[in-house]
Amino acid sequence: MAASKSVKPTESELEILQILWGKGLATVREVHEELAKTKEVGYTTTLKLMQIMHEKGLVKRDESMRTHVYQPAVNKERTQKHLLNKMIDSLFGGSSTQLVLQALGEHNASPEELEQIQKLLNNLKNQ
Amino acid sequence: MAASKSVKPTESELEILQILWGKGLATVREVHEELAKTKEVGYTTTLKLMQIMHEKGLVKRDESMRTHVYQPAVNKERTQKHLLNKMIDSLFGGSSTQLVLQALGEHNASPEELEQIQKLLNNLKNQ
DNA sequence: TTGTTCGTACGAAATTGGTCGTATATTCGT
DNA sequence: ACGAATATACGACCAATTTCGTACGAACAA
Repeated sequence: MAASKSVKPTESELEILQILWGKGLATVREVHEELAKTKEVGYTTTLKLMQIMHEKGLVKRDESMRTHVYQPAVNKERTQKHLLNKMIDSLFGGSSTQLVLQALGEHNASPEELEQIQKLLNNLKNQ
Repeated sequence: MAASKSVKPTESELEILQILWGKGLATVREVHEELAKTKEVGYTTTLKLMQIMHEKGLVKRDESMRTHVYQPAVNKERTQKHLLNKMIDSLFGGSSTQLVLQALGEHNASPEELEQIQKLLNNLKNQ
């Protein structure tokens, strides 16, 4: 319930959600193993984080087995959209265009990606 | 010094920077007045925040008068870029294209803005 | 000149996010 | 059956952020 509304995962929670969005289902150990690849962190830290995320409604879990199985409870696109909008408001004065220009100018996208953007752009123009 | 390197303003600091970027120069009171329009906050809170930002090198100030005059010490575009990159990494798996698609799909840009993006896109294609 | 207003400085509480140690239960190999 | 490995729960702690009260000096108005 409350969850999908004002979702504001923290930095660490986002890392975990990323993994969960990728795997669909995962145990704490699996998530932890994944996290540990890029980060120095204790197992119980990961566990605690995921327990908190569960309280917050960011993830669901199946407790029927000794080893609980977790899955994301918030939609990836919705969460991205939400945080993106926050950033547009707080950092780009509400102008998504400004953000797009910055993003495109900086990172270099492949020709295929540019084509993808072009398509969307065409749609928007003819609408 | 250290400032312009790894700038990571907090949420509140960003709000203040926004105002400062807009005004160029401002006293604590001016900033506070502006903040108070959208937020319930005490004057000394704003003051303290700006003092801390000064320590961190996020803002400069002219102390020659009793009422200090502040100005941003970090570049707006650089800061935007920095935070944007962080978001791209943590939320869009490093793909700026994904972010662009989300941003464009959501907010509706004006024809002029779309044209602006188109121009940039053309540049990128021919490069 | 004297009290009210306005400014800075500073310390300290409250919050939040992240970290882990430790307790305790379950499972598994031998 | 028993010790090692593995799981969850939970409390404590630390650091960073945010909040504000209080002190105190300067400016100003009557």
